[in-house]
Parts: sequence; structure tokens; C-alpha cells
Amino acid sequence: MMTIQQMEKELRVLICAQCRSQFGGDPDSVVFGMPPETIDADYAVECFSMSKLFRKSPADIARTIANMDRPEWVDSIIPAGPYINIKLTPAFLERTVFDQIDAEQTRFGWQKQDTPARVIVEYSSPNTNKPLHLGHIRNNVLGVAVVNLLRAMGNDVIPASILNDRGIHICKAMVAYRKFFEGQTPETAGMKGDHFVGMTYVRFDQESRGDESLMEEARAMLRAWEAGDPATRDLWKRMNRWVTEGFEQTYARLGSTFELVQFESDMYQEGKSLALDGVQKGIFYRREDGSIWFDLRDIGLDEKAIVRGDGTSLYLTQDLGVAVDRARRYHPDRVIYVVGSEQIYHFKALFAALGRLGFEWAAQCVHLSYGMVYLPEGKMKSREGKVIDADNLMDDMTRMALDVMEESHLQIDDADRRSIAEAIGIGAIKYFILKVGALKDIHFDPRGSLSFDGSTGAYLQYTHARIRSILNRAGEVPDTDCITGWLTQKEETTLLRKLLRFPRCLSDAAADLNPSRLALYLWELAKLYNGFYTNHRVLDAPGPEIRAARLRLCRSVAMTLRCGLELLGIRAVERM
RNA sequence: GCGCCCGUAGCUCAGCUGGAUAGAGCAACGGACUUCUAAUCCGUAGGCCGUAGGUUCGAAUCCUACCGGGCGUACCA
Repeated sequence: MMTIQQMEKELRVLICAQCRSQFGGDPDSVVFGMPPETIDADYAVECFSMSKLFRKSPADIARTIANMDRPEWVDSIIPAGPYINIKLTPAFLERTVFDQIDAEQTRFGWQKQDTPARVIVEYSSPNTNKPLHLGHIRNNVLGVAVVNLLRAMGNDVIPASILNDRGIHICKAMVAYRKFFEGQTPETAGMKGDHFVGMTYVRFDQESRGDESLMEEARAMLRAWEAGDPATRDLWKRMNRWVTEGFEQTYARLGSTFELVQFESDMYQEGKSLALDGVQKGIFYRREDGSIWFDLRDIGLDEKAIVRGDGTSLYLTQDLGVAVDRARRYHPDRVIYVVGSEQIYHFKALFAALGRLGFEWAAQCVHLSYGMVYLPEGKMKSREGKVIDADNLMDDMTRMALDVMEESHLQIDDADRRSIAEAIGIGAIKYFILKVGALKDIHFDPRGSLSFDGSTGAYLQYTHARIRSILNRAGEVPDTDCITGWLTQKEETTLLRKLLRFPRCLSDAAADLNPSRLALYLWELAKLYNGFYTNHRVLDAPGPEIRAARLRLCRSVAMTLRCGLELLGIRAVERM
């Protein structure tokens, strides 16, 4: 059996061979594009870019390539001006697509690497003084999708998170707890732990506005923490535990998982010793007040502080320490940081610092940045409590989905209904985020996003459920291996051609670290399927062969939708 | 000031490393359920791809300048 990837490679080799024999060289690249709808072909290759290389007109090149010997599975290679259009034999197209999907199932389009690259993907990395909000959702959703895509491409991926569990923001929550909530726990307050601590943090902000002394207390608390004061450390541990327990629930709903969780409180010393090391080597320098700096003006940045005058560490110091620690323990080939675009400068500085300290792997660090998430009123401000809380949002979306389900005729018990509503509600958020390119800001319209119309996760899930319903009614899907050639309708061919492109969609999305490509592909696939669905019958198709062939087509589309959705972290439901 | 990102239909966005006639969705209007899930489908309408130059056989895509918006430029994280 030949896979789609092997078949495309084979075609490329043949085209190159023809170029070598006729023009004396290989083309720079052979890109398999999509012919316009009016042309009946599976691939289009443009010959413009070869024109300069071979000193012939694109049309001449197209004609020459089209004359090549073709394997028996290629139906025709037809030059059309500067393009060649390649059409596979319909039977081969069907067999290749169907057999591969049947063989690979939920791993359709995945690849194996002989020596898998080890990739650390850092994402989420929250502060432990408040619950996760919409901005974190974007981070987690992107992070999960990137992890999944890289894994599908055969990489050895380590999802990592670092909890920012120390610093003045934590102390603020602790001060407020002692002053206003002493003796209470998340249980007595009837709240999730992260929400409980978040409440103390908000309270601090409110109270400290009219009372400067609170800020003083927070600073004193930070000093006590650094000094290792037992009572302070005790409270700190307790509150951190509340928060992380709350996070675990949120992560479970979001589908975020980590293989490596580290704590800033364990790591920040490492960065400091690296800084001192750098001073010794003459890479960093001290100012009179004792602070440590390095100069990035030669690469268009500024001077950056790396340790404070009082010897305490900064954000950059911590990330330096974490990076070196991870490299030492895991020897990654790449490190991908999923962090908002407001940190672009920070990561430039971080990577530059690592490079100057002599770590060659610094060149393999990538900051995958993404845009802001705005509310209609403006940027989210966590201290003002004007945020879309992650848990609340997931609840709201789930409830919305439930309401819509109530109106439907679906006969299912309450537990199933809840679970499906959860998949739809959370899938809607995820798809809403993933379908736009990461760099774009998202203007989040809470009401609008609750709609399930158009290019949405629910649309994809609905299409999947619709197909599954047909397959369930059909019972056993007969094996049509020996009866290819029955899918002759336009919609059927278009669907097959779309399926043909799934493996490349995955590898492109993974290579660009861009899940939105996959999100878009799935929407297009679902759209094509729904077009087919309204125009043609499956179960009572005209003849048993067509019925069987269509069932197999349906099964393949459903499986591809499921594969894609799951890579995006969205559950494909059987019914809805 | 400097750096990075964004600017495509009324709104939200696609448009792959330049390539066959700029595409969707939403909103608006008009159609399609005795028929495999109408959370669907079909149709109509809507564009000087921010502006001006440049490179090219060919530009929404690459380069330059400008305009508009965002983010950053902390001994905050």
C-alpha cells in the first residue's frame, strides 16, 4: 500500500527526473497546488519558477513535463499554459485515501521519525495568585494544539509549565488572607481554591487603595518569605496548594497536560548563579550599586538588568535559570515558548543572553507569540476583577450548548447530555481561538462567541455526529476494496481530493506551528461534506455499490474530522 | 523617539515559500424539512486588498516611505 505522502514524493521524483533528462537539472521546488474548480485534476504544478532556471518559457516546460512517462496510477498529466494538471486514476485515488485512513485510523496523516527530535513546549505558566482567565485559555488552547501537532509529526514532545509561585503578587494575596479571611478555607467558603485565593488578591487591591500600609505589609511579607520565616512559608504553601488544586480542575476541562511542572520558587536561585558566572566571564557587568546588566545595543535592543541592586532576581533571571536547568536535564533539540506577544522583547533578551553565555541550543529556542484578547470594554485587567474567568466561561458555554440541545429531539440521558454539552461548549471556545492566526488580536465578544453559527467548533462536531448517525444506522460497512470507481459525482470527487490533502495540512501546520491551518481545513472539509449530504443519499443510494462506496467515504470523512478535531484538542461527539 | 505586530466586503477573518477569475463566515434579503440529525443546504447583494512609489513576465503576498491601530521599550511579572 502506498500512502499519500509516498505517492506525492513519487510524483515529485518523476517530475524531477523528467526535468533532469530534458533540461539537465532539478527544479528548485515542485509544489502540488490545487487546480481551479473548473479543471478536473487532483494536483496543479506551476512552472513559472522553473522558467528562469531552465531558460525556457513556463508553457514549454509544462508541455515537456507533461510528456513524461507516467505510472499506471496517474490518469493524465495535461499542460495548461504555464501549469500542469495531474489527475490520478479515480480508483487509485479512492483506494489510496480510504486504505490509508482505515489503516491509520485516529492517527491519519501522522509521521514517524527515525530519530525523533525532542521538543519542549512551554505553555500556560500561570501566576498562583488568581484563577485562569480568557488570556490563559488562548495560551493553553494554542499550547495543546502545538504539542499535539508536533507529536503527530513524530517528535518527542515534552509539554512543560512553570508556576510563578513567588513574588510580591503572591504576598499581596497572603496579606489580604491574614487580614480579612483568616481561618477560612476554600471548603468553608464553598469555592474552588484558585477562586478563593483570587478573591483575596482582589480584596488586597481594593483595600490598599485607601491604605498604603497594606503594601508595606506585603513587602515585609516578601522579605519574611525570602528569609524562610516558617509561618510565612506555611501559609504560602497552603495557599499555593489551594490554587494549584483549582488549576488542576481547570486544566482537566481544558485538556491541558504537562510532563514537566516546575516552580519559580525552586528555580530562581539558578538564574542568579548564572548571572554571577556571566559577570566572571565578562559577559555581564556590575554597576556601582551592585546590580548586574548586559548590553544588547548591538542587536538593536537596550541594556537589560538581570539582577537587582539588592541581589534579588528578576523575571529574566528566573527564565535564564529554568532554560539552563531544562537543557541540562532533557537536552532538547528545540524549545518552544508559548507566551503572549507582549513578551517579544523579553524573549529576544532571554535568547540573546543564553547565546552569550555560550549555549549553542539558544539558537533553537522559539517564542511562539500570540495576540491579545480584548473585551469590548478594553484589555482585561485582572486586578479590577474585570476578567472573563476561564471556569465561568466554560460553564456559560456549556449551559448555552445545553439550551440548544434541549430544543432538539435527541433522546439521551442527562449524564450524556451534560458531557456532550461540555464538549460542544468548550469546543466552541477552542475553535473560536484556533481558527484565527496566532498573531492576530482577538476581540472577544462574549455574546457573539456563544453563537454556534458559521465557522465554529459546533459546526464541525455537528457534521461529525451527522455522519456517525448514518454509519450507525448502516450497521456494518461493507468492504469496497474490489469495487472502486463508483464515486463519480462531483461532490464525491471534491471530498476525496480534500481528504487527499489532510496529511500535508498536518505537516504544514506543524512546521509553521500554526494550528489555524488545520482549523480552516476542517471547516472546508465539513462544508464540502454538508454539500454532498444535501445533494446525495447514502443509505438509500442508487445501487448497493454506490451505497457501499458512499458509506466508506462517509466513514473516511468522519475519521478525518475526528483526527483533526482531536489534534486541536476538541472532542468529536457521536451525537448532538 | 526607537523596536515588533496588525491594516483584505458593514462586522470577524482566510488567502501556503509571489502565480490560473481576490475567498469564507456573521449580519441583511429570498428560497429548501412526508426524505440518512434544518445546530443543515442553496441563492442575492456587498471589495481602488490602508496610501504612494519600487522590484517582477506577474504583487493582497516581496522592498521603501507615509497614514491608522495595538504591543513593547521597568532594578514588575
